[in-house]
Amino acid sequence: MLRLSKKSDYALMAMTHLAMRPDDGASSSAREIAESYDIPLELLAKVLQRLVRVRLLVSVQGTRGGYRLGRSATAITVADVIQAVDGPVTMTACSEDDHTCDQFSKCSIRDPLWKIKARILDALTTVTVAEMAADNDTPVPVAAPTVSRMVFVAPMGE
Amino acid sequence: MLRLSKKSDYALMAMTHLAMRPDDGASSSAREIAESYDIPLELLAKVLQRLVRVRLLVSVQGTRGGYRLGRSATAITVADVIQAVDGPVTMTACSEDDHTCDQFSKCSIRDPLWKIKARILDALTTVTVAEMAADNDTPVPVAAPTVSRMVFVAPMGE
DNA sequence: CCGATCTCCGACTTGCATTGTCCGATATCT
DNA sequence: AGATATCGGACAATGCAAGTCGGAGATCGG
Repeated sequence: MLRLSKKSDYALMAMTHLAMRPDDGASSSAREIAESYDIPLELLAKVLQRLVRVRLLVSVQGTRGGYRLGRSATAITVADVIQAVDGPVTMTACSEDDHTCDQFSKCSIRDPLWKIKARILDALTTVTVAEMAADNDTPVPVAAPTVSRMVFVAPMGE
Repeated sequence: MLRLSKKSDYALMAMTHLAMRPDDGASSSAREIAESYDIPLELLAKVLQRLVRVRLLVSVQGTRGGYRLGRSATAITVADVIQAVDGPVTMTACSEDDHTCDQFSKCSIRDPLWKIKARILDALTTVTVAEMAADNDTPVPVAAPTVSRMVFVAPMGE
Protein backbone atom coordinates (compact mmCIF):
# COMPACT_ATOMS: atom_id res chain seq x y z
CA MET A 1 0.00 0.00 0.00
CA LEU A 2 2.88 2.34 0.75
CA ARG A 3 0.68 4.21 3.16
CA LEU A 4 2.30 6.38 5.77
CA SER A 5 1.40 5.99 9.41
CA LYS A 6 -1.13 8.05 11.27
CA LYS A 7 1.63 9.51 13.37
CA SER A 8 3.14 10.97 10.24
CA ASP A 9 -0.28 12.19 9.24
CA TYR A 10 -0.71 13.96 12.55
CA ALA A 11 2.80 15.35 12.44
CA LEU A 12 2.26 16.83 9.00
CA MET A 13 -1.09 18.28 10.04
CA ALA A 14 0.46 19.89 13.08
CA MET A 15 3.43 21.28 11.19
CA THR A 16 1.20 22.65 8.48
CA HIS A 17 -1.07 24.12 11.10
CA LEU A 18 1.82 25.91 12.72
CA ALA A 19 3.11 27.08 9.37
CA MET A 20 -0.27 28.63 8.61
CA ARG A 21 -0.33 30.66 11.79
CA PRO A 22 -0.16 34.35 10.98
CA ASP A 23 2.05 35.41 13.84
CA ASP A 24 5.12 33.32 14.18
CA GLY A 25 5.93 34.49 17.66
CA ALA A 26 2.96 32.90 19.37
CA SER A 27 2.72 29.22 20.09
CA SER A 28 -0.09 26.69 19.66
CA SER A 29 -0.78 24.19 22.37
CA ALA A 30 -1.12 20.52 21.66
CA ARG A 31 -4.71 20.69 22.80
CA GLU A 32 -5.54 23.43 20.36
CA ILE A 33 -4.17 21.44 17.47
CA ALA A 34 -5.73 18.19 18.62
CA GLU A 35 -9.17 19.71 18.87
CA SER A 36 -8.82 21.42 15.52
CA TYR A 37 -8.44 18.12 13.72
CA ASP A 38 -10.05 15.66 16.14
CA ILE A 39 -6.79 13.97 16.98
CA PRO A 40 -6.36 12.11 20.30
CA LEU A 41 -4.56 14.60 22.47
CA GLU A 42 -2.13 12.24 24.15
CA LEU A 43 -1.10 10.70 20.89
CA LEU A 44 -0.51 14.04 19.24
CA ALA A 45 1.53 15.13 22.24
CA LYS A 46 3.77 12.15 21.82
CA VAL A 47 4.30 12.96 18.17
CA LEU A 48 5.09 16.57 18.94
CA GLN A 49 7.65 15.50 21.50
CA ARG A 50 9.58 13.60 18.88
CA LEU A 51 9.49 16.63 16.63
CA VAL A 52 10.91 18.70 19.45
CA ARG A 53 13.70 16.21 20.00
CA VAL A 54 14.98 16.68 16.46
CA ARG A 55 14.59 20.45 16.73
CA LEU A 56 11.83 20.69 14.18
CA LEU A 57 9.71 22.23 16.92
CA VAL A 58 10.43 24.33 19.96
CA SER A 59 8.31 23.80 23.05
CA VAL A 60 7.31 26.35 25.62
CA GLN A 61 6.24 24.85 28.92
CA GLY A 62 3.88 26.20 31.47
CA THR A 63 0.54 27.92 31.16
CA ARG A 64 -0.02 29.51 27.75
CA GLY A 65 2.79 27.34 26.53
CA GLY A 66 2.79 25.40 23.31
CA TYR A 67 4.84 24.71 20.23
CA ARG A 68 6.54 26.83 17.60
CA LEU A 69 8.40 25.84 14.47
CA GLY A 70 12.06 25.22 15.11
CA ARG A 71 13.04 27.00 11.93
CA SER A 72 11.46 28.58 8.89
CA ALA A 73 8.68 26.55 7.29
CA THR A 74 10.47 26.90 3.98
CA ALA A 75 13.42 25.01 5.42
CA ILE A 76 11.41 22.05 6.69
CA THR A 77 10.71 19.29 4.21
CA VAL A 78 8.10 16.57 4.36
CA ALA A 79 10.89 14.04 4.54
CA ASP A 80 12.18 15.72 7.68
CA VAL A 81 8.86 15.33 9.40
CA ILE A 82 8.23 11.75 8.33
CA GLN A 83 11.69 10.57 9.25
CA ALA A 84 11.51 12.25 12.63
CA VAL A 85 8.32 10.40 13.48
CA ASP A 86 8.51 7.11 11.64
CA GLY A 87 12.23 6.59 11.38
CA PRO A 88 14.26 6.41 8.21
CA VAL A 89 12.45 5.82 4.96
CA THR A 90 13.24 2.32 3.80
CA MET A 91 11.41 0.29 1.21
CA THR A 92 13.10 -2.99 1.88
CA ALA A 93 13.59 -4.88 5.10
CA CYS A 94 17.34 -4.70 4.64
CA SER A 95 18.84 -1.26 4.78
CA GLU A 96 22.43 -0.42 3.97
CA ASP A 97 23.84 -1.29 7.33
CA ASP A 98 21.19 -3.55 8.76
CA HIS A 99 21.01 -6.89 6.99
CA THR A 100 18.37 -8.52 9.12
CA CYS A 101 16.83 -10.17 6.14
CA ASP A 102 16.82 -13.87 5.44
CA GLN A 103 17.25 -13.47 1.72
CA PHE A 104 20.04 -10.93 1.86
CA SER A 105 22.57 -12.90 -0.11
CA LYS A 106 20.14 -14.03 -2.75
CA CYS A 107 18.08 -10.91 -3.05
CA SER A 108 18.02 -9.71 -6.61
CA ILE A 109 15.93 -6.61 -6.25
CA ARG A 110 17.91 -4.74 -3.64
CA ASP A 111 19.92 -2.47 -5.87
CA PRO A 112 17.07 -1.53 -8.22
CA LEU A 113 14.79 -0.76 -5.31
CA TRP A 114 17.32 1.54 -3.75
CA LYS A 115 17.22 3.65 -6.85
CA ILE A 116 13.47 3.90 -6.57
CA LYS A 117 13.77 4.75 -2.91
CA ALA A 118 16.11 7.56 -3.81
CA ARG A 119 13.51 8.99 -6.17
CA ILE A 120 10.79 8.76 -3.57
CA LEU A 121 13.01 10.40 -1.01
CA ASP A 122 13.68 13.13 -3.54
CA ALA A 123 9.96 13.68 -3.95
CA LEU A 124 9.59 14.02 -0.21
CA THR A 125 12.53 16.35 0.26
CA THR A 126 11.55 18.80 -2.46
CA VAL A 127 8.21 19.59 -0.85
CA THR A 128 8.42 21.87 2.16
CA VAL A 129 5.96 22.45 4.94
CA ALA A 130 5.54 26.00 3.72
CA GLU A 131 4.37 24.71 0.36
CA MET A 132 1.91 22.39 2.02
CA ALA A 133 0.47 25.28 3.96
CA ALA A 134 0.20 27.32 0.77
CA ASP A 135 -1.48 24.53 -1.19
CA ASN A 136 -4.13 24.29 1.45
CA ASP A 137 -7.45 25.94 0.69
CA THR A 138 -9.12 25.60 4.07
CA PRO A 139 -8.09 28.88 5.70
CA VAL A 140 -7.46 28.22 9.35
CA PRO A 141 -9.12 25.31 11.07
CA VAL A 142 -9.96 26.97 14.34
CA ALA A 143 -10.86 24.73 17.18
CA ALA A 144 -14.27 25.34 18.57
CA PRO A 145 -14.22 26.31 22.21
CA THR A 146 -14.83 23.15 24.10
CA VAL A 147 -17.99 24.38 25.76
CA SER A 148 -19.90 25.84 22.86
CA ARG A 149 -19.07 22.77 20.87
CA MET A 150 -21.54 20.81 22.91
CA VAL A 151 -24.43 23.16 22.45
CA PHE A 152 -25.85 21.69 19.31
CA VAL A 153 -25.33 18.13 20.31
CA ALA A 154 -28.31 16.25 21.56
CA PRO A 155 -28.80 16.71 25.30
CA MET A 156 -28.70 13.01 25.81
CA GLY A 157 -25.43 11.25 25.33
CA GLU A 158 -26.45 8.22 23.38
CA MET B 1 8.69 3.84 7.19
CA LEU B 2 6.99 3.71 3.83
CA ARG B 3 8.08 0.13 3.55
CA LEU B 4 6.40 -2.11 1.04
CA SER B 5 5.01 -5.44 2.09
CA LYS B 6 6.82 -8.72 1.81
CA LYS B 7 4.28 -9.84 -0.71
CA SER B 8 5.38 -7.05 -2.98
CA ASP B 9 8.96 -8.02 -2.31
CA TYR B 10 8.29 -11.59 -3.31
CA ALA B 11 6.31 -10.53 -6.34
CA LEU B 12 9.13 -8.33 -7.58
CA MET B 13 11.67 -11.06 -6.96
CA ALA B 14 9.60 -13.55 -8.90
CA MET B 15 8.97 -11.20 -11.78
CA THR B 16 12.63 -10.27 -11.98
CA HIS B 17 13.55 -13.91 -11.80
CA LEU B 18 11.30 -14.71 -14.73
CA ALA B 19 12.60 -11.74 -16.65
CA MET B 20 16.15 -12.99 -16.22
CA ARG B 21 15.42 -16.40 -17.63
CA PRO B 22 17.32 -16.89 -20.85
CA ASP B 23 14.64 -18.78 -22.72
CA ASP B 24 11.32 -17.07 -22.59
CA GLY B 25 9.35 -20.03 -23.74
CA ALA B 26 9.99 -22.16 -20.68
CA SER B 27 8.24 -21.65 -17.41
CA SER B 28 9.45 -21.62 -13.82
CA SER B 29 7.48 -23.38 -11.16
CA ALA B 30 6.54 -21.70 -7.93
CA ARG B 31 8.69 -24.18 -6.08
CA GLU B 32 11.77 -23.37 -8.13
CA ILE B 33 11.41 -19.67 -7.40
CA ALA B 34 10.59 -20.22 -3.75
CA GLU B 35 13.67 -22.36 -3.19
CA SER B 36 15.89 -19.96 -5.07
CA TYR B 37 15.16 -17.18 -2.64
CA ASP B 38 14.07 -19.05 0.49
CA ILE B 39 10.51 -17.86 0.25
CA PRO B 40 7.69 -19.86 1.85
CA LEU B 41 6.22 -21.78 -1.04
CA GLU B 42 2.58 -21.38 -0.14
CA LEU B 43 2.91 -17.68 0.33
CA LEU B 44 4.68 -17.18 -2.94
CA ALA B 45 2.03 -19.25 -4.69
CA LYS B 46 -0.62 -16.93 -3.35
CA VAL B 47 1.24 -13.93 -4.66
CA LEU B 48 1.74 -15.48 -8.06
CA GLN B 49 -1.95 -16.24 -8.30
CA ARG B 50 -2.78 -12.61 -7.94
CA LEU B 51 -0.30 -11.75 -10.64
CA VAL B 52 -1.97 -14.28 -12.91
CA ARG B 53 -5.35 -12.75 -12.24
CA VAL B 54 -4.27 -9.41 -13.60
CA ARG B 55 -2.54 -11.06 -16.55
CA LEU B 56 0.95 -10.09 -15.50
CA LEU B 57 1.73 -13.79 -15.46
CA VAL B 58 0.47 -16.78 -17.37
CA SER B 59 0.21 -20.06 -15.55
CA VAL B 60 0.72 -23.47 -17.05
CA GLN B 61 -0.82 -26.23 -15.04
CA GLY B 62 0.22 -29.80 -14.85
CA THR B 63 3.44 -31.62 -14.17
CA ARG B 64 6.05 -29.47 -15.91
CA GLY B 65 3.92 -26.43 -15.48
CA GLY B 66 4.85 -23.10 -14.04
CA TYR B 67 4.65 -19.42 -14.73
CA ARG B 68 5.65 -17.21 -17.62
CA LEU B 69 5.49 -13.46 -18.00
CA GLY B 70 2.19 -12.31 -19.36
CA ARG B 71 3.84 -9.79 -21.63
CA SER B 72 7.27 -8.41 -22.37
CA ALA B 73 9.30 -7.50 -19.31
CA THR B 74 9.85 -4.07 -20.81
CA ALA B 75 6.12 -3.46 -20.65
CA ILE B 76 5.70 -4.36 -16.98
CA THR B 77 6.37 -1.62 -14.48
CA VAL B 78 7.10 -1.90 -10.80
CA ALA B 79 3.86 -0.08 -10.12
CA ASP B 80 1.96 -2.79 -11.99
CA VAL B 81 3.38 -5.47 -9.76
CA ILE B 82 2.90 -3.62 -6.49
CA GLN B 83 -0.65 -2.59 -7.25
CA ALA B 84 -1.57 -6.09 -8.30
CA VAL B 85 -0.38 -7.51 -5.01
CA ASP B 86 -0.94 -4.78 -2.46
CA GLY B 87 -3.81 -2.87 -3.97
CA PRO B 88 -3.75 0.73 -5.13
CA VAL B 89 -0.95 2.93 -3.90
CA THR B 90 -2.38 5.40 -1.41
CA MET B 91 -0.51 7.49 1.09
CA THR B 92 -3.47 8.72 3.03
CA ALA B 93 -6.29 6.83 4.65
CA CYS B 94 -8.78 8.70 2.51
CA SER B 95 -8.50 8.06 -1.17
CA GLU B 96 -10.38 9.94 -3.85
CA ASP B 97 -13.57 7.95 -3.59
CA ASP B 98 -13.30 6.43 -0.17
CA HIS B 99 -13.61 8.96 2.64
CA THR B 100 -13.43 6.60 5.55
CA CYS B 101 -11.42 9.06 7.56
CA ASP B 102 -12.56 10.86 10.67
CA GLN B 103 -10.77 14.06 9.82
CA PHE B 104 -11.86 14.27 6.21
CA SER B 105 -13.54 17.63 6.43
CA LYS B 106 -10.79 19.27 8.45
CA CYS B 107 -7.82 17.59 6.85
CA SER B 108 -5.41 20.18 5.59
CA ILE B 109 -2.77 17.99 4.07
CA ARG B 110 -4.86 15.99 1.63
CA ASP B 111 -4.24 17.95 -1.53
CA PRO B 112 -0.51 18.44 -1.01
CA LEU B 113 -0.04 14.78 -0.25
CA TRP B 114 -1.81 13.75 -3.41
CA LYS B 115 0.76 15.63 -5.41
CA ILE B 116 3.52 13.75 -3.66
CA LYS B 117 1.74 10.50 -4.26
CA ALA B 118 1.62 11.30 -7.95
CA ARG B 119 5.37 11.77 -7.97
CA ILE B 120 5.95 8.51 -6.17
CA LEU B 121 3.65 6.71 -8.55
CA ASP B 122 5.58 8.22 -11.40
CA ALA B 123 8.81 6.88 -9.94
CA LEU B 124 7.28 3.43 -9.76
CA THR B 125 5.84 3.45 -13.26
CA THR B 126 9.01 4.54 -15.02
CA VAL B 127 10.97 1.54 -13.81
CA THR B 128 10.22 -1.69 -15.62
CA VAL B 129 10.83 -5.25 -14.59
CA ALA B 130 13.27 -5.58 -17.45
CA GLU B 131 15.35 -2.77 -16.02
CA MET B 132 15.35 -4.41 -12.62
CA ALA B 133 16.63 -7.62 -14.16
CA ALA B 134 19.33 -5.68 -15.97
CA ASP B 135 20.45 -3.79 -12.87
CA ASN B 136 20.95 -7.02 -11.06
CA ASP B 137 24.50 -8.31 -10.77
CA THR B 138 23.84 -11.72 -9.27
CA PRO B 139 23.63 -13.83 -12.42
CA VAL B 140 21.01 -16.47 -11.83
CA PRO B 141 20.15 -17.30 -8.26
CA VAL B 142 20.04 -21.03 -8.42
CA ALA B 143 19.76 -22.49 -5.02
CA ALA B 144 18.75 -25.13 -2.59
CA PRO B 145 20.22 -28.42 -3.62
CA THR B 146 17.22 -30.38 -2.55
CA VAL B 147 18.13 -33.84 -3.55
CA SER B 148 15.82 -35.07 -6.24
CA ARG B 149 15.48 -31.67 -7.74
CA MET B 150 18.99 -31.89 -9.08
CA VAL B 151 17.95 -33.82 -12.15
CA PHE B 152 19.32 -31.09 -14.33
CA VAL B 153 16.84 -29.88 -16.79
CA ALA B 154 16.23 -33.17 -18.51
CA PRO B 155 17.19 -33.50 -22.15
CA MET B 156 13.77 -32.79 -23.40
CA GLY B 157 12.96 -29.16 -23.69
CA GLU B 158 9.71 -28.14 -25.12
C1' DC C 1 -6.25 -45.30 -17.48
C1' DC C 2 -3.81 -44.33 -13.16
C1' DG C 3 -0.76 -42.03 -10.31
C1' DA C 4 2.26 -38.18 -9.66
C1' DT C 5 3.09 -33.48 -9.88
C1' DC C 6 1.84 -28.96 -10.13
C1' DT C 7 -1.25 -24.97 -10.10
C1' DC C 8 -5.20 -23.03 -7.94
C1' DC C 9 -8.22 -21.23 -4.20
C1' DG C 10 -10.25 -20.27 0.12
C1' DA C 11 -10.19 -20.21 5.06
C1' DC C 12 -7.67 -20.23 9.23
C1' DT C 13 -4.12 -19.11 12.86
C1' DT C 14 -0.31 -16.50 14.51
C1' DG C 15 2.68 -12.79 15.32
C1' DC C 16 3.82 -8.11 15.47
C1' DA C 17 3.48 -3.27 14.79
C1' DT C 18 0.65 0.52 15.05
C1' DT C 19 -2.57 2.89 17.58
C1' DG C 20 -4.46 4.66 21.48
C1' DT C 21 -4.73 5.22 26.74
C1' DC C 22 -3.19 6.03 31.44
C1' DC C 23 -0.46 7.86 34.99
C1' DG C 24 3.03 10.52 37.13
C1' DA C 25 6.62 14.26 36.93
C1' DT C 26 8.09 18.88 35.85
C1' DA C 27 7.66 23.70 34.55
C1' DT C 28 5.35 28.13 34.17
C1' DC C 29 1.84 31.68 34.57
C1' DT C 30 -2.10 33.72 37.23
C1' DA D 1 -1.26 27.32 45.56
C1' DG D 2 -3.82 26.05 41.56
C1' DA D 3 -4.42 25.58 36.76
C1' DT D 4 -2.55 24.40 32.59
C1' DA D 5 1.27 23.24 29.81
C1' DT D 6 4.92 19.93 28.24
C1' DC D 7 7.47 15.61 29.12
C1' DG D 8 8.23 10.54 29.41
C1' DG D 9 7.56 5.80 30.07
C1' DA D 10 4.62 1.87 30.50
C1' DC D 11 0.62 -0.44 29.14
C1' DA D 12 -3.61 -2.45 26.61
C1' DA D 13 -6.13 -3.24 22.27
C1' DT D 14 -7.01 -3.24 17.68
C1' DG D 15 -5.75 -4.35 12.99
C1' DC D 16 -3.21 -6.21 9.41
C1' DA D 17 0.43 -8.61 7.41
C1' DA D 18 2.69 -13.09 7.35
C1' DG D 19 2.56 -17.64 7.23
C1' DT D 20 -0.14 -22.31 7.45
C1' DC D 21 -3.30 -25.92 6.18
C1' DG D 22 -6.30 -28.65 3.38
C1' DG D 23 -8.50 -29.81 -0.71
C1' DA D 24 -9.95 -29.44 -5.71
C1' DG D 25 -8.73 -29.41 -10.59
C1' DA D 26 -5.55 -29.91 -14.55
C1' DT D 27 -1.83 -32.00 -17.01
C1' DC D 28 1.83 -35.19 -18.08
C1' DG D 29 4.38 -39.66 -17.81
C1' DG D 30 4.05 -44.36 -17.90
